[in-house]
Amino acid sequence: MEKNPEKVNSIIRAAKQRFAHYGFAKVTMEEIAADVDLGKASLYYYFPAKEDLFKDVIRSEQNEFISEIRSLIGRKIKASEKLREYVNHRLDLFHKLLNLGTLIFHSPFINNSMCRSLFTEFEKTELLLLDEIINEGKKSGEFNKDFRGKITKVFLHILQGLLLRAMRDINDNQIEKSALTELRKEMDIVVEIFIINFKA
Amino acid sequence: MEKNPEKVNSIIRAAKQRFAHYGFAKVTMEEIAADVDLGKASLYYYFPAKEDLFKDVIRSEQNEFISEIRSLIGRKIKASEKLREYVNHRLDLFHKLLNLGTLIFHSPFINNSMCRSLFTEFEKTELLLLDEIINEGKKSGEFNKDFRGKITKVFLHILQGLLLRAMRDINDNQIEKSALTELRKEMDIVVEIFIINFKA
DNA sequence: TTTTCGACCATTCAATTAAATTAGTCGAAT
DNA sequence: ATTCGACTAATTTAATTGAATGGTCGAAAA
Repeated sequence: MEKNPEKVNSIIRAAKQRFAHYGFAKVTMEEIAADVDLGKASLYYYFPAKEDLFKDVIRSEQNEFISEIRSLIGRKIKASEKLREYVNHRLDLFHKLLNLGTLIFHSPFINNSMCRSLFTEFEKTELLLLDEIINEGKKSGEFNKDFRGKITKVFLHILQGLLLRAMRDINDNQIEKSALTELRKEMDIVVEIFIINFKA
Repeated sequence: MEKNPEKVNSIIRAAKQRFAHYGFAKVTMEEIAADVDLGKASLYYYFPAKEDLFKDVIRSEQNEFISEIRSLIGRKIKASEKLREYVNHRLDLFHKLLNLGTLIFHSPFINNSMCRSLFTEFEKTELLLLDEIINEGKKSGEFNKDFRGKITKVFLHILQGLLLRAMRDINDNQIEKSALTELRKEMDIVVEIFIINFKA
């Protein structure tokens, strides 16, 4: 029952590279199998379906992000600085995911139940992480009590929205560099506004 | 050369109803023509292409919005109150446009050059209107000088982003009522944050 | 027991074609 | 200025087919 986790990881790595290069639809299970010197059927021993493999690739990126943030939270810097870093890390993550999916954020994928659960789950985690940072800021007297959970949610939704907006005009499955830096600037401004607004 | 503007308007009205019901693709020029008791060929006397007719339908809604806002600006209320109303009017407009297009905001329409120009043009107008309101607020001493043009842009982009985000999970070409009220609440919060943040 | 794979099935995808719908044109009539 | 019948060209749709691919299974290797 216990599958070799090293092998599982090597498969995920191989799949990640393929997906990043060609997108979900254009990658075959046979290719991924060949990358790790396996037969196609053997791949199905580790992953019951192509979607599951893809999910795990995304989860892998998300988990990396989460642990980065955990270590960020552990650092001894002001909560406001953590918020700033959070936003930048977050954008990096989605930039990766974008390269990775091509389709992820394109219709009809975004309405796809496969991704749906992945991202609603991730949103919950993000809210927890953000609340941690903000509560820490409240405790240290950096933020005031108006920064409630609802506001955190709005903050996150703004980030999500700005990202979606930037993805509207995506060409050749790649976001333009200028659009990306523009997006980063806007997100930075949003953070600053929230920081100023909820300063104690 | 001068075409009967009354007839033009009746055509736009008829087209608007059809598009709102069936979406751009599912409406034929013949149907619209029949609605106003014309032959199809006659329609092409007034509109050189189906796209142009559709554009004018959208422009008609946009113009109605713009004049509503112009009258809002004329009213003797605080600039902050005008901002609040702006956001709500704006959401109403896009709710209408959503019903109207079905396709407008769905891929690959959003990348469609036809709509592209319409909405980039409209964005410029919106920036002008918002800047008017904000400048008025600055003059009256209600807002401080940090509320610069760049911030106005971010503000607008946030509204756009939140809208896009809400449209992610759209079913049966209709936005859920609960999602709409949720969206309105979030936009209201955003306005309040900006108002508080840039209060003089 | 865990892992691998060849052979197989069923489904989806891509390319083709043909038929039908519909956007758009034009010249003549009103 | 306005209307339309008759026409063309382009697009959409449906049906067909063959190939590619996701997924299964039982047997064998490690």
